[in-house]
Amino acid sequence: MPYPSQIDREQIVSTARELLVAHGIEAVTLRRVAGVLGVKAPSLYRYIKNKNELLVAINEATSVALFAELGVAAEGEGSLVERLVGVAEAYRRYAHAHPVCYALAMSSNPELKPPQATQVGWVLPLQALFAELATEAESLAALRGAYAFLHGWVILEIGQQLQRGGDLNAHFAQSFRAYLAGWERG
Amino acid sequence: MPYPSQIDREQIVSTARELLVAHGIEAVTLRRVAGVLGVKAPSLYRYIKNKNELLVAINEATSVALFAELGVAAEGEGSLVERLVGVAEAYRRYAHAHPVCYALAMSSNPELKPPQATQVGWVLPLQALFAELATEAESLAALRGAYAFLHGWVILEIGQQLQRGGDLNAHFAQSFRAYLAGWERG
DNA sequence: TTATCAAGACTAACAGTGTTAGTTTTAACA
DNA sequence: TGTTAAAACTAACACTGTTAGTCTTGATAA
Repeated sequence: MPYPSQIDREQIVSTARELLVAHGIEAVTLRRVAGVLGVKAPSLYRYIKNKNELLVAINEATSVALFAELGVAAEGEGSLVERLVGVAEAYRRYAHAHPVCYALAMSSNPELKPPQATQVGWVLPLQALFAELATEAESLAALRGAYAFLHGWVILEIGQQLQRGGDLNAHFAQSFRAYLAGWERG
Repeated sequence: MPYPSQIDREQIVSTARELLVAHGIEAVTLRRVAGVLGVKAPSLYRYIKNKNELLVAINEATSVALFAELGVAAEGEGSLVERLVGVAEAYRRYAHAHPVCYALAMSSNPELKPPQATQVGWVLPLQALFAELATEAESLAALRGAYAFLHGWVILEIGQQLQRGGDLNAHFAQSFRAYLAGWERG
């Protein structure tokens, strides 16, 4: 190697994520990422194809971390309903802890989506819980509804759109339990 | 008026919305909006403060139209549950009909949020339906859960994140009815 | 009919973005 | 010590939102 590199892909991704977390998505520019690493923007192109690929890498890490926490919660103690509530609380806790990363990872821009394979290891175990709650045939519907509820809730919270007072923690738990109870009867 | 204007604010907003609908958010640039109107970009600044204000105007129209449709659905025929299901279907129908506008209006960027006053006229009647379903004390929690579910569901659909097959229409209806049933018991 | 005048358009420019082409620096190896 | 290729660089392009300053226009007053 006639010229040892000063940076690597890992550093680029983690620097970009730090800028994202600290100053928001609009602060993530290639010139700034390069500047933090003591380098000029065009040098980054030896390690990334373009900016989108960099953001996808961040989103992949976010997705992996989120699903890992859900997995831990899914294997917890207690009744079926309590474990599902635990998963929901883990989901919300993660989104609250990493709001900017979560919002970026779940952004509706399809170019920023990490490959679906990231999640697929965890959805089946989660779906199995819903199969137990309702029926095998209903499990995908029940999982999708729960996903929609959880994503919708935390994205509204992050976007400050649940501002009419009341105990958000309690409302979240009550609503999610109502959803589970509704499937239980099926 | 010593120089009759060639454009007005209304034209700017609707041209921007047409570009948004036809070619996505990245196609909405001030130079392009101006070009369609036969004018140069700086001329727009006589009618709008900046680009954000233009996007907010689009989002306000989106929000008004969405809530208007919800209002119509809320006053429909049938039992309480059927009317709530009707509201949910109207919500999803609107989002499907205007996916790009919906996604922009609900974007988590707080600078693009229209003033909350836009919605406030309709949330109370909707909350009243949930008060009837559950209890007065639970109505805000139940409304918030429904809002989270609906927003989460349609935003996942728009983002193509519900791709594992099955009948999405049926899953949506089943999940939302489960949620309502869960509150009914309370 | 002509001069005035301000509204409403324009041009030119700035600082910033992602990105590419082409050039130079670097340090391990023959 | 000279060669060589990896890894940095500079310069530039086309684009963005936005501002300052200038010119064009046409209804009105004389």
